[in-house]
Amino acid sequence: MSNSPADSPSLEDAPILHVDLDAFFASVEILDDPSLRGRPVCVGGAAERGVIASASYEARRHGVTSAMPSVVARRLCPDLIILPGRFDRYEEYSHRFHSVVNDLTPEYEPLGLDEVFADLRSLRRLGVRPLEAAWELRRRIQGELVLECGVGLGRNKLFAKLASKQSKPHVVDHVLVPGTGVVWVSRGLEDQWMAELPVRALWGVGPATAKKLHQLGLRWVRDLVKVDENTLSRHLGSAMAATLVAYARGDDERMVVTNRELKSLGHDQTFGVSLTSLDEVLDHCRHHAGVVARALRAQGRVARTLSVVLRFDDLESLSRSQTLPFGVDDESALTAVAQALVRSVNLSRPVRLLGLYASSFLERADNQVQLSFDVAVQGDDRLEAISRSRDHQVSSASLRDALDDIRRRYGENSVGVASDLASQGLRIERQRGSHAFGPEGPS
DNA sequence: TCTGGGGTCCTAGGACCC
DNA sequence: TCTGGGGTCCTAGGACCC
Repeated sequence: MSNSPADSPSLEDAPILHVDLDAFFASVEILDDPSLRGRPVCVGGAAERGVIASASYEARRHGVTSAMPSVVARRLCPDLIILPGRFDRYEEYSHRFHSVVNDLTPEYEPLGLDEVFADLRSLRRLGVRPLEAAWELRRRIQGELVLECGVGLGRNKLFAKLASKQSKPHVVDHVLVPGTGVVWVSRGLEDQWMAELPVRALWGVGPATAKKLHQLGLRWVRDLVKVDENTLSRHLGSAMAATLVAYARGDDERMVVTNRELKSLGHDQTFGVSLTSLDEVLDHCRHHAGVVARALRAQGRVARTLSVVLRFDDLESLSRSQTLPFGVDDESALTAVAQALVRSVNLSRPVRLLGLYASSFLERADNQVQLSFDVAVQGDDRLEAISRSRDHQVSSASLRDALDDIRRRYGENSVGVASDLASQGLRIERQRGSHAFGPEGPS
């Protein structure tokens, strides 16, 4: 490992850069309220079921880490300040962060709000070397955002990410060890460095996979180099096995993808007190539907697939989903489908979490075509309907079909209910629109 | 110590079509 | 009449990332 100018890597040696902002949410809170500086600050849920999303280094000195239950964090650090989180504010900072990276190169890929991969090969004609770019980026983030960060350089995403982690400050025996800022793993040291990492350090190895690997006697990355991929495949599946063996050898073909398409969006909530009645759950469906519908419209998308997730007090989860023949983005349609899906579940246990997710997106414009087609095959009366109404009304007719489908799949339990809900949703629509039809249609 | 909320990807089985 | 195999879509669950 090196970051001395003497062996400054070329773009061929280190084409990929990874930047990671230090303790991002907590650092933004401290910037906005300097009286917090030097104190153990976290962002996360303060309530009984909360977890820590981001911890300042002062909090980390006490052993507090992100993803830790807040109850545990407070036990480790009784003076801990847990702030609720202001995600709009973090997004502002994130945009500024991205715009600084964009000044370096437009070939970058964000991961969450506080990390970015960049492909530096576009800098070739400018004669910029990777270490120069890394230090300059870091200097600008410190100067313009007043945030600290770690930068890693490598020949692929795998090494760049491992290197940036290495570059950051860390806590040893409650003492903060400063980071080096920028790290590059030189070619000659790659193998040795990888060999000494625990399997858990690899991208894609979480608690469950680490446990399986340990049971197979595989604790270190060097163990994975020697393993038979077919054997591994039987325990982890073929994709995971192939990926891990490649990573262990330092091979990572993942590209820096600049314009990733959003594939799903949703909203979930863990309740401070679990819900025990169906009515409560149905009420929250309406709320979730509003949140998701607004997010869809903000994205200019409509979703064909809606999924409901329930988690019970025993932490068991269950999901139900339905794909419609057309896309939806309005609260009433989302509510009707979400409620029908919830009704299809046997709610014998208290509900700890409710989630609603939308996927299988269509562009709004494509959806119009789909709806017209839908109408065209249904007969003349429907055709007349569309000539007099907005496309929403068309989807209402098809929505009833979709709710009927849920009823068919899950039994009579959701029968009458589903259509009631559909009409409820449509009635709301009728108040809003000037010439939308009622649930019975234009007959 | 007992687990949030935003997402991504993979697997496996069933239905359906050719 | 009973059958194969490939491709695609849908559903449900699991694991992972930040």
